[in-house]
Amino acid sequence: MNLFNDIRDLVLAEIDAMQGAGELPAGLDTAGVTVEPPRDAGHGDMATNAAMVLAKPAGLPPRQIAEALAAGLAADPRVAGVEVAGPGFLNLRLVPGVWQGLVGHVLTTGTDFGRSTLGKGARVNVEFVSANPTGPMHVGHVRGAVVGDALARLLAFAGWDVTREYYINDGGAQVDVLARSAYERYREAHGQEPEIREGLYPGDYLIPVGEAMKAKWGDTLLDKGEQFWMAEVRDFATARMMEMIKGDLALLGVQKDVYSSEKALYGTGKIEAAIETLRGMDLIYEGVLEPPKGKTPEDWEPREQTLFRSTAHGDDVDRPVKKSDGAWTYFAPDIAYHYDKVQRGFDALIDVFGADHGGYVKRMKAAVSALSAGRVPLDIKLIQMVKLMKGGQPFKMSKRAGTFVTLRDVVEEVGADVTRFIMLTRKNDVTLDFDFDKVLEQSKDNPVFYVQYAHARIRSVLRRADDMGVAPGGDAGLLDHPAELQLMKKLAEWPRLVEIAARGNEPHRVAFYLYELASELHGLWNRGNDEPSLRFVQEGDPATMSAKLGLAAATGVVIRSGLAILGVAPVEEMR
RNA sequence: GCACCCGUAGCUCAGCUGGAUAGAGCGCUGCCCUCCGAAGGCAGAGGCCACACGUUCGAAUCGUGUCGGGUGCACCA
Repeated sequence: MNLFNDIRDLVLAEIDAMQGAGELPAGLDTAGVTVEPPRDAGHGDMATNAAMVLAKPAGLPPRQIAEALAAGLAADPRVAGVEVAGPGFLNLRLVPGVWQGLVGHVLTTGTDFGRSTLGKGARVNVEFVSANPTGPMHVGHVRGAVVGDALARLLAFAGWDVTREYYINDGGAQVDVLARSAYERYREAHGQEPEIREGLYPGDYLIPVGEAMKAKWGDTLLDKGEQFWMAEVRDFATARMMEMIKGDLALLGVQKDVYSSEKALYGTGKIEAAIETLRGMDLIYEGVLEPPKGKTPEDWEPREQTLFRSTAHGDDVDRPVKKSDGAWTYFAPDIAYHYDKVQRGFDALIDVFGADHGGYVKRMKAAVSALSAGRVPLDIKLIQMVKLMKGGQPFKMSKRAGTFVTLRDVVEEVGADVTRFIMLTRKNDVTLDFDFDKVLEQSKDNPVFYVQYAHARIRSVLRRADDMGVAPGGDAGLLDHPAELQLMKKLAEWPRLVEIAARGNEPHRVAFYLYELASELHGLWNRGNDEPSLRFVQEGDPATMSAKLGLAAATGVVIRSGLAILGVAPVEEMR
């Protein structure tokens, strides 16, 4: 139930009627007609631009159309008043019953209020995190994990069929390095001195892997050449790292539906098949790239390589899919992987990447565009850096200084709920300050606290009402104070907000909405100080009190619904 | 040199498919607890939406260019 869509339907019906009556020409495009909350509350409850959008194609002055529309709209029982303003806006005021009716609707629908069919069940694949399986997740991964997960929850709520996917980068040289590092820990487990040479992974987290290797292989791998154990140890260590990563993600409350392995693409002909498909489109050729302008690498020399003609799909230069020695570049399995996703029948793909991968966006989109014949859109969300702070001062994380911050460190320090909420208080393409002190601060400066506090207040008053034997859900028609109606109007925006956020793949909007909603609740709450009639608890008037509790409960429902999308648990009381 | 992202109040940031007098928090000033949690609320001051041109009834929003800041730029993932 989206009231804004309902009223838009009303406006469109009125336009139809005017066309039928010959007051407007037939065949007008009404796609641009919007109904939205006006920026200024003094302009009423909803505003539509219909008259201005139609003016030009209809060949009529906007105010004339507006006047005619206004007359028709005013006849609807939901409409309390219509006025033409400015260049041709129509400002609508709705009867209180519309808003009051919403309260009961929220209470009966529960946290499904706001659920949308916008996605029409289309299948969307959200790939996120996809860190190398060479160690625990660190803070740099947290934001991508949270944004990807919240985005998946948002799209599911808005009617998409969502698959959350993790692409395991286990096909490159870094997993060989992992195997060598683990092997040294294996030697260490046998009492030998490990040689953690430059370039190996020094982390302690590999010590238990070495122990496990000892338990599995005994001493049979000792003093053997790399070629003897590499393949097995690599698989073993990679599997252990993935277990660790899954554990880390679980700490954050992130679940994946599908894990896809890069390594599994090799030797199965999948890469070859994807490249051959492109070759069939004349998008693969042998050629020599120009050196990059401005900053030519010192060891640059012209080489003939196998190239993907990504420029045919919007990229700036063509991209190599094979190295000069004939091996695939990392891009080739990436193409095959995305081809695989297309073939699995997804209607849309979303990749959540770190901002340092900005250079791959165009080539990846080019590949998907080519391989799906333009059918499957690929949206790539680039996640900007998180700046770690403590008491207002930035601090650097560094492996050498021992201030290497892992995902686990962060979650254990501030909790998964706080971490998740804070990570969603910025657009994905803006850097985010994460201050370990501020995120735990209990003040309105801290959005997590502020929203949770609003929820706790609601629960608190409902508990108290329960003790008094009054249940929420009475006749909302008893609530006609402007301050109460204002809160209802905010609740009415929730379904609309969900659709806007889902359309743009922008989960952060949910966090901002919740802050605004909490602000309305706190505002109404405090007005009870000056005006006792606005308090939720009304001694001796159970009917009114029940109605007020209904409004409070409905607000709580929407807060919980929003928090669920963010993956944050609501609190029942502050402590 | 090229590509992508960012530039909005002193600070940190929202701002939808172009819409009316551009919003919030912090900080600053002044108010509000015999009253459901003041861990909160109300009010005030604070703006050339980086700059220029263009598109149009209308631009913070779209386009082009300039200036700042960040990131990435064959045979690493």
